[in-house]
Amino acid sequence: MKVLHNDGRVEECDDDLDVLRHSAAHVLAQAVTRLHPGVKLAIGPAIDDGFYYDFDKEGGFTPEDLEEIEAEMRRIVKENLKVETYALPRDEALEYLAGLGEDYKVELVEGLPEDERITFYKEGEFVDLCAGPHILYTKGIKAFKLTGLAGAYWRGSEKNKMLSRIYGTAFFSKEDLNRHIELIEEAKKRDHRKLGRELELFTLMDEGPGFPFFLPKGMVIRNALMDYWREVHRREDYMEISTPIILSRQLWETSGHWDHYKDNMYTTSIDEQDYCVKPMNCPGSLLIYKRGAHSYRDLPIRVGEFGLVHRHERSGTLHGLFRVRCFTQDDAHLYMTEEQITDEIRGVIRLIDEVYTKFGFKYHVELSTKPEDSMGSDEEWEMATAGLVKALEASGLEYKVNEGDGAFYGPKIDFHLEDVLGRTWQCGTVQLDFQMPQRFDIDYVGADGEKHRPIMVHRVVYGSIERFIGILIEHYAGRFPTWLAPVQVKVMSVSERSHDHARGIAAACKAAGIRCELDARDEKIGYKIREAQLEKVPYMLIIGEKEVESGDTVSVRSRDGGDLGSMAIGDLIARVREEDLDRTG
RNA sequence: GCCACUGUGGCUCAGCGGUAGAGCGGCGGUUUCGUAAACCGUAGGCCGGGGGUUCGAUUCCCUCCAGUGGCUCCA
Repeated sequence: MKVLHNDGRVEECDDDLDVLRHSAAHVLAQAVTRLHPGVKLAIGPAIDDGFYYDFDKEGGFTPEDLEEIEAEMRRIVKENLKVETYALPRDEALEYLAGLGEDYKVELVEGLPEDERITFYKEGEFVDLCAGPHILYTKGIKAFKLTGLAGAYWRGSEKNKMLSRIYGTAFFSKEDLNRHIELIEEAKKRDHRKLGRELELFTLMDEGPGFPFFLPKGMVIRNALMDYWREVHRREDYMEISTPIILSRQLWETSGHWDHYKDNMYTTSIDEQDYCVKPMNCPGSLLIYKRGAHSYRDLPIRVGEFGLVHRHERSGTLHGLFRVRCFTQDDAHLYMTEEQITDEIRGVIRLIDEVYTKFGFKYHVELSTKPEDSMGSDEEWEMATAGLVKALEASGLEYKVNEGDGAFYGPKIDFHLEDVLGRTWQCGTVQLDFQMPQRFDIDYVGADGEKHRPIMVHRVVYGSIERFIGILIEHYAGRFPTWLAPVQVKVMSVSERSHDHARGIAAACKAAGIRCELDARDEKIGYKIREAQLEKVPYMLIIGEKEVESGDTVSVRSRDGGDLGSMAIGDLIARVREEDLDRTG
């Protein structure tokens, strides 16, 4: 493809979707300007899977507007306008934009450094402040589609006016565009909210927005995850505790949550005293630490807890199991000496990696630093952040820095997993905290016989069991491996004559510890198979007259591999048990 | 919370000024069948809640609630 740089230079270069999409954004803005004179333009960049443009339009756009705009865009493409570029001196640029009433563009120019070249791109009657580069002719935008309408704050701040954002996407070919559309359709089928309902894993009700209900089948997955968790954490010398959900407001004042986290906390009163529903588990853990004296010989102490926390999240942010108002953290708090910091954090990073790898997840890591609303001195934050960086580097992990996104009591390493649409969600996190130990005045007795302040690490692996299950549903598209599958084996009889034998087989599976269901309805076997297949049961046992005669063989169909033929019931049981206990399938 | 859109039986959806319909599922029969849907019958809905306009509202308007896509915010 050829691109036009803002100095007028034309360059031949590899196909670049960002340039194409950015040009598509200009065409979008041009179409909007033609159809809706007086609309003010904000910004219109290319993004990961397309582009958008923000407009300030009284009353916003309607879906019908979108169709008209898309049609107008096609016209502009067809007109095959030549794209040109030029620069203007700062004051002329400002005067020009002010003359057009483009207030947002004026603000953008005012924000540019004094010595910056201020460049414009022009196609036909349309001119936009832009650094480029762009394609040379509008005809280059062959395959595009407007995909959505949304509100977006000017400059991303909710203090500013809300603008109307139009999303779209563009590709070099129709085929690529169609593939992209199909991919999104495919992704929708894996949506954990849809599968959660269809597979009867969990439900959300009007009576508790953001407070998920887990159904029996969802609980099986939850329990399997917790069993696995307990197994690896026992191995890593973690203890387990459980702390109350409601604790006095005073405690939250001590911890700093009342000052820094109040807006997210539910409160209640008991016997005229103020209480809070816990949004985090750390204060409870600290109270337990404080119960007794600790020696340096005991450190590090690793204390885990499946803690149900409640946080008030704004209504518009709720999203299936990914963003809820109550969730269970697979939390743990590690108390240690300064010298132990690196090793302890490395151990946690290793553990998180082990668990994510078990599920076949790709993840990326971010280091979140001191937020605006925080407690503790800059020096402490620097020390803590340096401690995390050291552990990250010792672990050889790539990470990006997420400025200002730390917890109010300390910096953190965040582990992000992707959902089916490529949106990423924070799951695991490791936080280094110098504050809580001071606030709760906890100590240990050192080798010198003196009291010392331990360092505290907060960490989660799954993050939130709810969110993790949501990610798992999408990751497996509901086809859970045997060890997580709510129903591992479904026994189905071919006809009336095999009902009784099927009952016996199901009982044998159940006795062997397999999660098994029996389908002995008077239905055709094809119908039962279809249903079991839709329920995504890993193993289906077909029991007909052949099996009745042989007595100890079953006809096995696997969810993913189809008809596996005949097998001794003992072998089938052994196979399923092995996949379950070893968590290999 | 903000912007836009949506809300009809368990699920997926049609109807859009004259007090509701389909398919699947459920239930009752018939069928007894070998690897993704047998047939017949039947029940089930204050059309998200409240208010208004109208002779009359599922349909139009307002408002609240919930959901969806974003923004902001976060496990």
